[in-house]
Amino acid sequence: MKKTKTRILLEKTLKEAKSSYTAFELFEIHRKDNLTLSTIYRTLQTFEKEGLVTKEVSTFKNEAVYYWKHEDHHEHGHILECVKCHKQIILNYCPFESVNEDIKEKTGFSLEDENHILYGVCKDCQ
Amino acid sequence: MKKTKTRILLEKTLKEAKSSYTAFELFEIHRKDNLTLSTIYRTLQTFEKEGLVTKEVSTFKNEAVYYWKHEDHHEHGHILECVKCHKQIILNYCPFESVNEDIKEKTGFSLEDENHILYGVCKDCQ
DNA sequence: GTGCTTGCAAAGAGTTTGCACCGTC
DNA sequence: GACGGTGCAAACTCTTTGCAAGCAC
Repeated sequence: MKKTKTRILLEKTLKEAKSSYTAFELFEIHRKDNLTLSTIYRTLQTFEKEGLVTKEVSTFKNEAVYYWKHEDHHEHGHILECVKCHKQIILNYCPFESVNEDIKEKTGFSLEDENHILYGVCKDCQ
Repeated sequence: MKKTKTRILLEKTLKEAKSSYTAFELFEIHRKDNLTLSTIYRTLQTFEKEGLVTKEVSTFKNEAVYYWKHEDHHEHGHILECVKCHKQIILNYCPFESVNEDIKEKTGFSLEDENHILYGVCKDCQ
């Protein structure tokens, strides 16, 4: 994979992110760098294919959000989204192990380790 | 809420569904009944506001799916979606109780009982 | 009859694509 | 220099909206 300006910038932003971003948010963050929205989408797709980022679609925002997969601490990262303020936070561990076994036993369905947005109410909105 | 043709038909279809439907799928199912897509969207919104249906957005299909909330058996229904064949099945119970407590303790975030699509691989695709 | 519901067409948001040009390796 | 990445504009998909006509209560 070639090291281009767009890829270097987006990789840095996503790696340092505490939360997930939409394509448009990345566009705004990098407005000064003159990135194009379509290139951002294409870069995110490339990252996704390479297994570097995870894409999820929020039910409430109705658009895709992207976040970097850090090999070290949250390899099974999940997103928590507050249904009131729509703030998203990345969960650093996988709480699903027990759920996974339970579902597998009852339905034959085995859960993936990613691609789950969990909706709820954050501590600031309660 | 007035009993109109669209509402009666969609309620019946959703109540009898074994899986969730997109607005367009409902449109096709009722092609013979001459329902309009925009009316279907409006009806689904109304049902959602009344707490009768749940709307979720699939990360893979990138569109909204809707399913009826049955008070009796699956009041905390969730959807399982196969990442290979994209078939969706409705889970009749909530596997999240333990996860919920765990997350609340660690992040202060309390999960909702609905609006979760869980992605994995169904037994036919394994 | 009143007010909510519908149908149609148009607009809107998010995302993808075609093509010529440009940069990386 | 070759090949893949980019910019721009246009197209595409899903969803929402405005407005006039229709239907339930």
